[in-house]
Amino acid sequence: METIEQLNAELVEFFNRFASWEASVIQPGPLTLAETHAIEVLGHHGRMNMKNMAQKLGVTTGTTTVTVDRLEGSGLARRTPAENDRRSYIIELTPEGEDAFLDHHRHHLQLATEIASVLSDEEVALLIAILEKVNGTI
Amino acid sequence: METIEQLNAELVEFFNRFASWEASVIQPGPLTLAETHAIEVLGHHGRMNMKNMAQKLGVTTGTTTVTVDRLEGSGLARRTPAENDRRSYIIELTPEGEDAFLDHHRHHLQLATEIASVLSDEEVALLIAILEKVNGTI
DNA sequence: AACTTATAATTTGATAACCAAACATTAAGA
DNA sequence: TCTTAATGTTTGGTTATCAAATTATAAGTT
Repeated sequence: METIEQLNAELVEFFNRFASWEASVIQPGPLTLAETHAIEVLGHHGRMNMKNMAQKLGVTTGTTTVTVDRLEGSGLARRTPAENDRRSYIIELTPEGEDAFLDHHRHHLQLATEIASVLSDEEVALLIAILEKVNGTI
Repeated sequence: METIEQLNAELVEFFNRFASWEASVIQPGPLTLAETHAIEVLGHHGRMNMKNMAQKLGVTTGTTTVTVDRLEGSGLARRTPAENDRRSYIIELTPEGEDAFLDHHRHHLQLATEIASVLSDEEVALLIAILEKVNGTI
């Protein structure tokens, strides 16, 4: 039972630290957190329609509409009509949006590198394996 | 380098899953995410002034003022004047606030239990040790 | 003591982020 | 054809947030 408490404490702390790391990375740039998340989703998974995007972002389609409006307004993403379904749009990053994604991704890799640097190679491998399992269940 | 990419991918996925887990836990209840975070901070670290609370929450004191106003309004927290500094207030949970904290904490322990259940005892111990190290650096 | 600077918290004014529900359009099924 | 379902947008409202201004008190300096 004490172990569970400890595990929870470390998980929560990690989550909070990760969140404020991301906030601090985003701060100096022109993008908001929601815009950055949207770019991350598009950069990671590629072009998709609004519904899938909303699901990946964990928000409603209404919210996603607004976010994509902003990205389109600043030239980072574009809507194109879906071929097979005339109700639907495919959202994708523009070249500028790809640049923004890669830029943010570099920060992520930097963080991952920093984390890996305090662990042994075995620990890194174990952490990846454990997270894989954990991500499969929660 | 591929390892770093993998580590990053798993970390980001874990973060996102954890975030939507928390959102889904909070959804049915009367508390917002910001209120819940404030209750978590007070429940975990005990009574503290506005400035420290703001720091722990990673927001400005102005934002914290609003959050504490809400909690006070719903009877979950209270301000008492600090003894040594008349500019300052000490914020603490009321008994009802403690109940709310314990209720949320139970959900957290449930999640931690679920996570531990797909890992061996050694893996759990390793995960805790690794997270400790990681939390010390980021 | 008087003055200045720093600090704790609040308030103000603004924007961003979000949801639920209503709406318009198109797709799919009966 | 008619009905139901699905996709995305819009509307109306709340919450979360910040930066900057404000108030009150504390601490440091002359």
